[in-house]
Amino acid sequence: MAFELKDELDMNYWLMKSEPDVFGIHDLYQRPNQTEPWDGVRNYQARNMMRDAMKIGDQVFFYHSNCDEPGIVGIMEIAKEGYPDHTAFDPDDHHFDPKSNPEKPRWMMVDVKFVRRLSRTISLKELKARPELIEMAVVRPGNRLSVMPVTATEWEFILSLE
DNA sequence: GCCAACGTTGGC
DNA sequence: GCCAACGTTGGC
Repeated sequence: MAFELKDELDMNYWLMKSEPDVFGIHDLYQRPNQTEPWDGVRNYQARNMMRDAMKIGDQVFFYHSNCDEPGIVGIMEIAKEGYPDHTAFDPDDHHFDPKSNPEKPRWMMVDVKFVRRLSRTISLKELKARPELIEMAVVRPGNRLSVMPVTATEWEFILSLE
């Protein structure tokens, strides 16, 4: 029986952090086609998720870090699956990595597309206060991973707070 | 393969 | 700006 159905059971959910002073949700909103390569990730766990697990259409929370009110500010989706992060090849780029080259790229990125802003910022403080989210990586002290999975249950719960 | 030194993240 | 957490590097 050969038919495939992509439904919510196949949907993966993620959270990705960015500093709004560097690249915030407003910047994504203003990009051509509201789409942008998520470059500069230099962490193996995060890279592996982008390379192996993120699929077109996966939904992603946009999280603002290192700012006045850290938290989730919007939703984006995966628009292009993992491919080499060319900023690692450019000696003039802030994210240059001499150990990566086009023949053997070490770092990968995905393209993300703006979906919508949340009606309000759901702050880290609020996420931490919710027992339903106690398992969530982003609320654990010292977690510095910039790309992390979110379960379907966590996703729905967080949106219910909006 | 251990582990100390170092660098980065990111909340506060 | 401080500093805790923690990933990476490199000497041995």
